[in-house]
Order: sequence, then structure tokens, then C-alpha cells
Amino acid sequence: MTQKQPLQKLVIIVGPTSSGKSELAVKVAKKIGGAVLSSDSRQVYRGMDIGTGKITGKFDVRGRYMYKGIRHYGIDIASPTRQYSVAQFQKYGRKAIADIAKQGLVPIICGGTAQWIDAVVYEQEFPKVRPNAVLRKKLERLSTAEMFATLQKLDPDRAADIDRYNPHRLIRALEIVMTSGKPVPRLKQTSPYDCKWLGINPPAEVLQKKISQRLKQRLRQGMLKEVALLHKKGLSWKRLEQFGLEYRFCALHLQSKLATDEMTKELFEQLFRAHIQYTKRQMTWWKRNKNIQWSLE
RNA sequence: GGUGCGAUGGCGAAAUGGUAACGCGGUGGUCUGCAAAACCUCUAUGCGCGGGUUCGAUUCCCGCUCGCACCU
Repeated sequence: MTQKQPLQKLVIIVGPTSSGKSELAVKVAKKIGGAVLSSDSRQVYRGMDIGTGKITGKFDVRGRYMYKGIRHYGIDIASPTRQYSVAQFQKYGRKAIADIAKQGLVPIICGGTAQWIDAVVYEQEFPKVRPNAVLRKKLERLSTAEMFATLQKLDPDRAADIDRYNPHRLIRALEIVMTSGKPVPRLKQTSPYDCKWLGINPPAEVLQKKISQRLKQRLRQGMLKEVALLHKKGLSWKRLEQFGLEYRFCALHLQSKLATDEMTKELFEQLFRAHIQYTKRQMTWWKRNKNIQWSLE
């Protein structure tokens, strides 16, 4: 019984922040005839532009986000006042892929949020249990040891390989088990697509220089003002801090939780370091994906 | 010149007569609806230098060097 429908082709471009993914995506799209699905957990939000290094495209009259003549999906699709999750992106992404394919174009997934890419590209059906703020608040009061003990009782299999000191993971696992009454289902690692993985990973010195330049540019472009504006529009400092990187450190500065003298210099140094750390975490994820064809630029 | 205090890993910083907490940084890693998040591993054969006491000293004693403070 062979299904012999050819799999949908996909080009996936990954790499650490500032490595030059976005421009490569446009280049590839022009060459092979494609459209881009941005997979970035911060660029989905409207009003978060400078701090995310968002491409400077525009919506056309038909509501399509265009950049350098190429349509981009996944940009400005959510309000920062609300939480946009992997599961939502998964649904959105698959629809986008189908939509692009229908136009006879090749979908090009491009972004720095590895988990989000995997979610749309692999057959990972997340349990249909929505985040439950009330339950979470209750669980948050427990220590990780207590949460882990509870999970061991309710779902020993999940407990066996979970990060036992990680409250985020424990809370979600308990949330799934407690509301569905079933154990956390295993996720598949197979893909319904024909994936072509491309990775950019410039040498450390080159990447550092790029990060540093980008950061300085963002400061000049009014990154602090952008964050201040978001706060004025109703985003709490806590929420901004949770976004991480520019939003986190700018928020801290604007609250003057950090030294005010030589503020810009300090902000730059902290952000630079945070970005380097971030690129390492990103690479840790992709290192184990043996399908990626790496290049230096 | 005198007196007092201090001197611990890349940085900050504890404790102790029995062989060096912790935080940052660095390193490697994890990844099931917060993922730019959250979490884990490893990271000083060594406690300014030289002597002494002791079974044993980073810890006590003496001297020296350097730093800080005060005094003449």
C-alpha cells in the first residue's frame, strides 16, 4: 500500500541571530520562486520592530506582507498584549505552507526559533490542552520537587525524561495530565514534507562583529523609545522583561533598575553578551539536526 | 615613620585547624502550548610571599610585599 504522492518540498533556513538568514531567504525565494514563512517568536508581534531586527517590509493593499518583492508570512500576525504560542504558530505555519504551495511557489521557512520550525515541519501533534492560567497559578506555588513527585504519580513515563528542576516543563506536563486525564503523548520526529535544511553559521569573530554592529544600529534607531512606547500601550514591565534580550534589558533600564550612569554603554555590553549566549543556545538545538547543510555565510 | 584593616578562581564574594559556599562570566548540554523563555553539567590540587607552631594551616604566630584608612 504505497502512497505515492510526492511530498511537498520545503526549504528551511536556520542559523544564529544576525547570521544573515533573512537576506538569504529572499535570495533563494527569487531564485527558485518562493515565499517566506518567518519563524521567529518575537517578530510575530506588531510593534516589536527595532528590537527584533524585523525586516522592513510593508503590507500591500491585499494585506500581504511584502519585502523586496517577496511575500513573507509570520510577521505582525499577533498582538503583543497576548501570548502567541508554538501550537498557534504550528497551525498558522502549516496553513501558510499550503497557501504558498497553492500559488505554485516553494515555501521557505526562515527563522531563529528552532522549536517553532520543528513544530510545523515535524508531525508533532501537541495535546489539545490549552494553557490554563488558574491551574498554572496554583501549580506555581509548589516547589519543583513537589511538582515532580506529583508527575511521577500521574505520568511516570513523562516524569522519567522530563527536566525535573524546570518549573515551566513540569507545570505544562501536569497541566496536560490533570486536564486530559491522560499521559503526555509522545511526539513524532518524522516529517510529512520533503525538507531541504540550510544553515548559516559564520565564524565566531564575524558573528560577534555583526551582532555588535546591529546592536549599535538598533540603539541609534530608537530601540529604547520603542520599548517605552510598548509599555505606554499597556505592556507591563514584567511582560517586556519576559520577551528577553532588547525588550528585557531596555525595560530594566527604563525602570532604572540598572545603573543610570553610562547607561547606553552598559546596555550595549549586557545586550551584546546576552546575544552571544543566545546564539550558543540556538546552535545547541541545531547541532543535533544532522540534515542541516551548513555554510559559513 | 607609626597604628589599624585587608589580601581567596577571569570578576564579585563567603567560610573554616582536617583539605575551599555562592553569584556573574566561561563551557558543554536539555527542549511536548512562556522557547529571545526556562532548566541542567562542568569550571581554584588552590586561599599575596617566606618562615614557624601542629599529626595536619587557606585558617594560629612571626617577618616581608602590596592596597586602603587614620595618625605624627
